[in-house]
Amino acid sequence: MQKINRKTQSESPFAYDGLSRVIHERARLGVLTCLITHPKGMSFPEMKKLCALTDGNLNRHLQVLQEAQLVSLAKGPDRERPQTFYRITVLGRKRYLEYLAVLEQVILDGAPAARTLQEKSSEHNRP
Amino acid sequence: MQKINRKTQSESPFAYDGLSRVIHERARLGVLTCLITHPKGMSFPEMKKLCALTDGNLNRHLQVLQEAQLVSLAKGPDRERPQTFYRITVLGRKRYLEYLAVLEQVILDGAPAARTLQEKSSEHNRP
DNA sequence: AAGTATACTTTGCAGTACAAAGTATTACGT
DNA sequence: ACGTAATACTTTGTACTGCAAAGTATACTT
Repeated sequence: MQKINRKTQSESPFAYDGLSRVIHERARLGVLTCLITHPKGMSFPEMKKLCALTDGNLNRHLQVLQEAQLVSLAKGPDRERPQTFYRITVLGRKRYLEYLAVLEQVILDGAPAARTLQEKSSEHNRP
Repeated sequence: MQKINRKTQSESPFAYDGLSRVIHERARLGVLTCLITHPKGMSFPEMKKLCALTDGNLNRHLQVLQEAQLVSLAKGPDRERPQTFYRITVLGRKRYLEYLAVLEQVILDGAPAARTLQEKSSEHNRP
């Protein structure tokens, strides 16, 4: 009853359960990456354009991200427009970083093998 | 009527629509990465363990990957066991590489900003 | 002041991941 | 040799979730 916990990493190196579903979803990954690169926040229509999402779609994903505390909305007609500004939270940045670390691991695992185009090894059984 | 096509990259840098849904799904990403690193193929139970998936779950994802021509099954009780061997196809490797390229782009986009922990910039409107 | 545009929200559907239960084939014990 | 157990998949049902069409509300124009 010792090593049940972290068997994921040791016994299942391809489980990648660090790929949080909330973040991993394609649209939300785009949204978060967008927000990470714009730490001052971003308006709804702007994100909609940069992420190529429909209104409802973007709204839904922002909801999910808010519920997960990864994004906060700063309702503020600060200067001119009554637009809502969305920003990534501190927690959001933390989670995003953790997620990226796993992504990098995927690439580390996959890229070397993928680039080696040895298509001919047919039916070897494992050593 | 010229630039409708590739507006994704130019106007929507965070769309990442190169993240093929077939591959992007967490479990399948694990499966494919697993198969990429084992070009000689792999048995069902072995993958099940390495990817930490249940029977039905793994089966379902392998189905999807087969239908997308990314994985082929080499039914072969070659030596000892009547196990099925699964292998990534040439197309699979190609698609996987394309996918990885987009993943790398995500990291290139996100990582620099994510690592810069400047949490204090509050309410700047964009310049 | 009425109409139009913009900025979101809500709703309904369709697709999909997931695991529990089912089936078939093989190994094992007596 | 025959029954039992185990292994290797498959099928099925459910619950979730992404998605966009339609809806609502606020501001801006004329």
